[in-house]
Amino acid sequence: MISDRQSKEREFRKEQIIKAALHVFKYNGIEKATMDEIAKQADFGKATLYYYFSSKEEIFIEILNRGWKMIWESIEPVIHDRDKPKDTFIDALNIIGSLVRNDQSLFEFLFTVPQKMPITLNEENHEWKSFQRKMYGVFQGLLEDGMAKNEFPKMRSDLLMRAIGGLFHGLFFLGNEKKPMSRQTMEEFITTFIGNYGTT
Amino acid sequence: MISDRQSKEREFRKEQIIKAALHVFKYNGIEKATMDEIAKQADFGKATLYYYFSSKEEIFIEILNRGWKMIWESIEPVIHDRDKPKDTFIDALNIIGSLVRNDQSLFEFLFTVPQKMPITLNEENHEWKSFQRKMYGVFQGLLEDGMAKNEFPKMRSDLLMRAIGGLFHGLFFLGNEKKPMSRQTMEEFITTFIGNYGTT
DNA sequence: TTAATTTTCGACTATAGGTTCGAAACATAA
DNA sequence: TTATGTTTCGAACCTATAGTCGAAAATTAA
Repeated sequence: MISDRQSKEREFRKEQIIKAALHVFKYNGIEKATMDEIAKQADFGKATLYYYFSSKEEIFIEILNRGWKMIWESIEPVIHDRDKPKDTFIDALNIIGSLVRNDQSLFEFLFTVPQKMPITLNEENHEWKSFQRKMYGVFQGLLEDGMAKNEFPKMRSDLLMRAIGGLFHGLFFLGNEKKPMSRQTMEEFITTFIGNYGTT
Repeated sequence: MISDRQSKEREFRKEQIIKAALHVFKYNGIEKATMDEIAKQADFGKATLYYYFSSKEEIFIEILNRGWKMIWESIEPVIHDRDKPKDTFIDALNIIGSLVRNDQSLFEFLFTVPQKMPITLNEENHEWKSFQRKMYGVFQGLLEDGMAKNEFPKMRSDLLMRAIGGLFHGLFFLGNEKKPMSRQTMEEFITTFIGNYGTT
């Protein structure tokens, strides 16, 4: 029988393990993110990790699922407003920006790990993949609407997307900057970049 | 005693091994790029690879060194013209573009592998790193000159660089496109993107 | 043809790191 | 306090893969 408290504690311990994994990832890099290291950091025996997760991969997938779900749920409420694509676009980016600000290492994980990983992680039909796809779809749609309304320069939206991706990544992860990216600064960059067409 | 022909053959075999490594990397992905696979592809015994290279890492470093050297030597002749930063910038990008067109898998390797690799590859003081640094330095310098002359929108050049990097990468590597990126198309994208300020 | 040199590779070693086992420690309930 | 269930972990196990060794094959030089 699993009492209510027990299952909460269980959840809590899973949480701890995930945090430890992110910590190790952040300070040692992905290739040194071994089960031994994670166990040490979480202050559990390595075998115990397998009591909570069936494999190393499952830990990573859990992180990705939770993370992308969070991203999606955060932007979902604002993206339906299609009247002013540019504003909507910037709003959504800002939301993500503040999430990133809030937990940089999590998002570095979300955005970079899948690339560095064996294909198994990417293999379609993972929950997180579908959130990621939805998000990119929305952004691309917004860009296209924006171009139609002359709010953005006209070009292939997938490429514009890529460019903005590069910019965004640079903005948040590449700074030797001490202070975190402010909302205003981000808006300025994106706007400069995207052109200042329609809206004032 | 090593005759002239012998040392040429030696060089040739090293070449074959490098080609095999790139082939394996291209079709199996970096994580499956094992010495066994490379050996099979090169049609040598694994042990023989170690007759020509002292380690797996050395093979990769050799590829990076040669590749980045080639990039640098290709753009070096045009970058000294600082009168029209924008034209120079586009010229240089075009040169790299045609190199990429010429050997896509090599450049995918050059541009993506270092990220996916344990730090040892990146560790400063590798020849290729210095070429890479020089190249980025030149590009950033051109962007700054260009901004000063109002040929580009004014923004942090490192970020603009990042954005252009994202665009470039998308242009050449992300296409589900069948036909390779043409010089003209590339110029259009970059120009649209970078703004059409000074020059007509 | 023979000796010296260079090249090749099969079979091995070494090790890192993911995963499993079985038993102990701990908690909970009767 | 005992019985039952839950959590923990030390000590293996297992596999993949980088790297080595020594001897055979091939080539070159005499």
